[in-house]
Amino acid sequence: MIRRGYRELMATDAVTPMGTVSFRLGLLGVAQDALYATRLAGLGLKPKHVALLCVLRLRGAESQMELAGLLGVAPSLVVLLADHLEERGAIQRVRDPADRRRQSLRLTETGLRLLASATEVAAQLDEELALSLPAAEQAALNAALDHLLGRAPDRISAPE
Amino acid sequence: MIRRGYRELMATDAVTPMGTVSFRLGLLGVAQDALYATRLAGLGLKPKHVALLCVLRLRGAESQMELAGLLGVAPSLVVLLADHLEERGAIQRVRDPADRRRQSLRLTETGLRLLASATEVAAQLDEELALSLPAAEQAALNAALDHLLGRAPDRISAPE
DNA sequence: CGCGGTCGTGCAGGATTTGAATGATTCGCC
DNA sequence: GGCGAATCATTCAAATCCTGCACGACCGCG
Repeated sequence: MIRRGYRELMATDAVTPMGTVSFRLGLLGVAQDALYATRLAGLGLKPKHVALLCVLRLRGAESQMELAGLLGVAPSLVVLLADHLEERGAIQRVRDPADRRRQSLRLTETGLRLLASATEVAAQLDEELALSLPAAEQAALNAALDHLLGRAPDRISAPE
Repeated sequence: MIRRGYRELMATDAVTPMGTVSFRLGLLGVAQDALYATRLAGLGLKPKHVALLCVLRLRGAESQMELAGLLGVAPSLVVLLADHLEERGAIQRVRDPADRRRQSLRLTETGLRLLASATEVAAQLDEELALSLPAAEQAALNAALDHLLGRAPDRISAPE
């Protein structure tokens, strides 16, 4: 091994996180989230609101606490998200009769329609994505995302 | 087509953005970014700092303005990022003699080492990712990310 | 030389999220 | 059956992050 000077370091293959999956996944994902947020503006929602609706639709939740765990956010944020969704008539807060500390969040028909609209927006993004991505790779990406998200509708947040 | 009541809607296949690539990509990416941020804490860096270093290493930039464009952030944020990196000795600000309004950001050897450490951290995340992802799918994910990021080291930010 | 435009910078403000404090309620345990 | 500890939802203040705007320095053209 020879001591390398700055010039020689520059000449070697670049050592950057751009070579890693995780870094680029983060880069792309953050951008995608931001893009989705702007497209969602017309519905008066943010991606987090949609995520909450998803959990409600796909598995339900006993309490806001559980919801917070599933979404990977603080319980106090769930309060804010639920406030907004309730104002829009997308959900209803119902005191759990069995445990009156808990609020059961119930998806309304309005909420179901809102979720369908949000899905529409995401589907539109998928189409745009498909323009720069061969079908085979899109399918592969799909499968990889399935694996990483655990394929259980439970986990919306990050694994680990 | 029959008018469906709430009950029947519940019984049909769920219509949610969880079926789309873009939504899950955003979900996962945001989580990955957050995870990388915490792992990066020891180095005193955030993912944005690393992204800036990446651009500098991979293609360089004539000005902070250009950097802002490549990173997809406001020029005033580049100032903050560069401030922090300069304090850590990772970069040097050099007035461009040809145009004294511009600052040339030069990567120092310290910056190179820091970037290598950040790469190390990302590589570690990749390994953890590989645990829940078959090798074939990881490769496919890699290829898809390449496509979506344009494979040019230019664009760090989101396409479009 | 002077004028419009560009660059970097400082700063105040908006948005987002968290953690601690509070009050209501429930549960374990005696 | 009752009391203390734990749990839930909520509020609030604070931290963080990022943007837009204003300002001063500087460029180039007429």
